[in-house]
Amino acid sequence: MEQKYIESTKILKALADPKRLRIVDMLSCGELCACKILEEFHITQPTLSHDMKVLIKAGIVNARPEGKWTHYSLNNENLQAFYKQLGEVFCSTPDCICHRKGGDT
Amino acid sequence: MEQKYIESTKILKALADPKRLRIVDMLSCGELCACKILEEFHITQPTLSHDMKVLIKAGIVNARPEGKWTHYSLNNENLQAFYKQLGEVFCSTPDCICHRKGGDT
DNA sequence: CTATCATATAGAAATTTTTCTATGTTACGA
DNA sequence: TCGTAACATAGAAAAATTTCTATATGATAG
Repeated sequence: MEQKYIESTKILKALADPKRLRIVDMLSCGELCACKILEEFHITQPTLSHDMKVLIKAGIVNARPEGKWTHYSLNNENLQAFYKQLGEVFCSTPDCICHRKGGDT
Repeated sequence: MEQKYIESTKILKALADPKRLRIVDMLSCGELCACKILEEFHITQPTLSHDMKVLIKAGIVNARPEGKWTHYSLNNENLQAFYKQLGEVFCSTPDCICHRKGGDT
């Protein structure tokens, strides 16, 4: 399977959860600390901690520790690159898979 | 949780698999029958059948039966609506969640 | 009608994901 | 220093997903 699908899938998986998608929406307005995010959900703190880790591992969220707090923000560079690439999957492009031969896994 | 997150998540889940993302890429160039798609992967026919059902249920792929064959194509209307909505999640917008009060689940 | 081809469905095993409780770690204030 | 607040990690149970084998369905050719 092509690398570009693997990479995009990593981010898609991270976004494919209502909580996490909403967290990204919240962060689109600017940095927030974990406790502020937690207030908006009916989940436990370890659950949020896990979800944030998923977003960070996918490369679309940054963490900035400051004293006791951790401030989270979007990694807009990666997010925009992902968005652009996803758009290319949806449209027929010259280098689209269907224009060449040879499949793999 | 807000409906818009639930709806988007349904499509994100469907796309969050390298196979299915590649299938969408293949269909972006036009209609294909199941057997043509199957040739590109090392999976069994029932697995592909399941994956196509996931894409159809998410509303991003249409099936057109014709005799023995089933031709699949992208539902571009839904796909574009989803893409636009996802873009709005990534950007700060006036009706963004962070600009109002009251959270839910 | 019968065999075959294309696809769908059933059901099960393996894997992954979700989300909890319990606990650890680090920073700060009294 | 001691207690507490903010967050992370460990580990486990439940739920969802993946993908297989076996089988059903439905169309078509002979």
